[in-house]
Amino acid sequence: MTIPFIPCQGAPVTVPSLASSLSDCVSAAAARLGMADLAPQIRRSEHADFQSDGVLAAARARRRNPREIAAEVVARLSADGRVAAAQVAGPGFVNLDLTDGALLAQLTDRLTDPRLGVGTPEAGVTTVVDYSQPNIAKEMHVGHLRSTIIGDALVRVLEHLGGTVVRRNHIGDWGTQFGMLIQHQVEHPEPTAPQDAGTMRRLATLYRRARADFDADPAFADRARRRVVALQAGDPATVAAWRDIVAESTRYFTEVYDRLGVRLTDADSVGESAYNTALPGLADELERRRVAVTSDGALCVFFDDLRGPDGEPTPLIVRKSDGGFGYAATDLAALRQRVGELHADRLLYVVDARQARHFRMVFDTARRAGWLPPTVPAVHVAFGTVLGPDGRPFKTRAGDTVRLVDLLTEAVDRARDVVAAKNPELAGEALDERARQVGTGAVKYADLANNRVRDYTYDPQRMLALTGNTGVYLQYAHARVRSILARAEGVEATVDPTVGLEPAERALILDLDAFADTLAEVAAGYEPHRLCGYLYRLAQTFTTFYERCPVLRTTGTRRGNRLALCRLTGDTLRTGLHLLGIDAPEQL
RNA sequence: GCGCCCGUAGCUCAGCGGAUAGAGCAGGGGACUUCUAAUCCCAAGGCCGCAGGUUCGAAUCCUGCCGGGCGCGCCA
Repeated sequence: MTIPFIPCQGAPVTVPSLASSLSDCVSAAAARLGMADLAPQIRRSEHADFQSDGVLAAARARRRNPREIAAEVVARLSADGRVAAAQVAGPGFVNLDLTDGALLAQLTDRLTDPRLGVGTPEAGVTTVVDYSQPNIAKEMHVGHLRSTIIGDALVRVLEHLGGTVVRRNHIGDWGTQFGMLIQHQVEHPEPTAPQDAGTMRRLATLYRRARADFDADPAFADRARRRVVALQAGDPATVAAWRDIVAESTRYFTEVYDRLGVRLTDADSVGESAYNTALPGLADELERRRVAVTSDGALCVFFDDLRGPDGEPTPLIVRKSDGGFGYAATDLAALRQRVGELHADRLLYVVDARQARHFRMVFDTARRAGWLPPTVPAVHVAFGTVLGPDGRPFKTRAGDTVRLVDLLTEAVDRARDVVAAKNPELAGEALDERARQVGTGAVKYADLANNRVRDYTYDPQRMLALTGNTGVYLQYAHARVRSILARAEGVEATVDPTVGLEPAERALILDLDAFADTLAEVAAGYEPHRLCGYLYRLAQTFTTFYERCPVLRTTGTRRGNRLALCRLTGDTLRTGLHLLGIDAPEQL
């Protein structure tokens, strides 16, 4: 068989993993024993290729000796030729070894499928993912970085699994702060800083000065409040000024997304202001359905188990006592629209963990109002705070939040130094591009690699050390594979299923085979760090293979098999990195 | 006060019902005429916060403590 040239016919092929095939085998054997309820629980093992742990639980339910049952299961495993050995071990594990031929066949199957055998379990499912959520006229900071990167990775994985994904960037483009911004701009028309697209300097300066005047000058604060009224009333000049500010910010956000390699565009931005006209009706409906009640002049939704320090119930405030609407109202309006008009089957909100209570209240309210059917899950995909090296929330020395662009610039600059040192012939634009790929990859990987709900310690030293468990390690492993494949040009990567495998080759195939299952886990728990862990393990397994199994210096069918291994490793690493939003250059 | 999250190697973190708890970094010892050494190999490093409970089996599930973070009416 010749590997990369077999055309794909019809629907994408799904290659069941060896683990799931074994699970079916054990289930079938158990069924023959009249134990259809036995859950095989196949997992990798140090003592064999795989182990099945399900017999122990089944034995408990029957009050029988687990080793006896395990022996019966082993005796009834159908001999499909793929299982080389099945043995009872320990208290009642079933150890399973596969033949080299079975592993090589699996390698072939994944390699001949352009999707590497990954199925499309998300087909027909529409997910709305809400992420990034920057605020107009404000800098993006590290908190936005987390939301943006995690959200982008989840979007990519869900789409890769065949799902329909609607990205929603719920931008903060409405609120009382626009009164002071516009009013300040009107009173000080001279530009405070150049309005170049690459920076937020003008708006940031405007924001700072407007805020200072607002706090220090009651007369200005009063004019700013009147400006808010004018904005809400639709005064043309004020609305035009607002639009300009929004547009200036949006250009900046788009530039940041481009630098990050995040696929968020203008079309994905639906700001809070988009729901303005829906809010009064929404409030009325909540009131009519008796979901919300008036308390101290505000329209509130209460919850039995949510109380404040004084023991009084804590409300979700849908409409403030002054008649205005806050973000609870816009979140509800957005949710209703996503289910009702976008027909979402699932809602994800990639937002800071501190908002947990807010989302509980919003989801609960929406359920009560009938806007969120029981069949549609709404999930707060929470993430922890970004901490500095001191264990406190990450701030600059001056105590300001760290600008996202500064962080990226630092990462890319340091990556450029390292790339240039290792690869002196690289220069100019090529070097800049490589530095961007490595630097942003390092930032993203460092963020995605740990469990998202934990607070996350941002440590540029570690992240940009470019060694160890980092994005660069994965990029490097990928580049080494590509290097071999490039040198092997003209040599066919053919799989000969009759050639015996060395331990490092077996380990590599077993790891490669777990890719699709890993993606399913990522999607099931919205946990990109599982993909990072998988890819890192794969890269380590590959480097062990790389050290022990010469590819190009081997000849004959063994070389073909190893080239096939390299190809599938390279494709898996590249695909996995892409799903994390990280580039996989051919060379470093 | 109540609620949510987190306590695993010196540091940063995986593992979340299965056999002897794993990585990376730091520190110790080795390996470059080599398909990219941005790498690999070896050794060392643990009352998995504490105490009970459930289970054939607990870092993992339950309860209670201790320690840390966050949240709790008109900001988002």
